[in-house]
Amino acid sequence: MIEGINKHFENRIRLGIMSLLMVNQRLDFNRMKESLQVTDGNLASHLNGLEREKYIEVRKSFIGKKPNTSYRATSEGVEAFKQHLNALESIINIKNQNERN
Amino acid sequence: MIEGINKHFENRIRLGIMSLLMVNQRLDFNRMKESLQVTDGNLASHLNGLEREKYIEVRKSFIGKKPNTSYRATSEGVEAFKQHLNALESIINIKNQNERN
DNA sequence: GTATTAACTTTGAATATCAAAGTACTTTTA
DNA sequence: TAAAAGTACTTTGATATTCAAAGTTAATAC
Repeated sequence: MIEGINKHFENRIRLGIMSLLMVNQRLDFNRMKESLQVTDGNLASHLNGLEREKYIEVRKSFIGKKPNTSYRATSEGVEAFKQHLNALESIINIKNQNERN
Repeated sequence: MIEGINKHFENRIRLGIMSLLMVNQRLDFNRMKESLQVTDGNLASHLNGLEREKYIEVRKSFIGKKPNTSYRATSEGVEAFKQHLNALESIINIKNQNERN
């Protein structure tokens, strides 16, 4: 019933990060911070957690003269996240099935 | 993006409890324990948490001579959970949209 | 040379999570 | 009738998670 749930994606901010990285193949720190409405410290630590699991990768570069740190999901991360979403999807389907009665 | 997520449902065991109570309008302690594969202490504490939020209700009775404690989702709980699932659903949709490209 | 931007790290407190053990009460079994 | 088992917890304690706030480093803009 709940075996497919990946504990690294349970947290809403992590869920948000991964979702953003499904839609944008690459996204930078500040855009994420805006989208998710979190403090930079909090965001950084969740990004760290996902990097530790090799679900995301970091790239540091410059845009013009400004430093820019951007992130993308690894293929491992994409797979793991899809599995997680499938698990959630099947939970939702249980609900919808019930609704038809 | 992640505003609809209800923190009381983030945990996988809580997610499981609520899902079970969407499908079964009433379910007892031991069946839940089996379905979710958790220790009784752990289950009891999550049930407590959901009860504290008034998302579920408890009924104590006897089946034959055995004590039986069963649970059902309150309408408040059903509503809150549906909202949560909608939030998850929209995250999943983002992914699926992306998949078409 | 002060302020600002970017992207953190560190700190520390609060909360969450979980297994294991303990409890209370009853019933079943030998 | 004594021991074992079932039901449904509560308590304990250790560990993990989460978060905001403050501090840091290094560059750039004013």
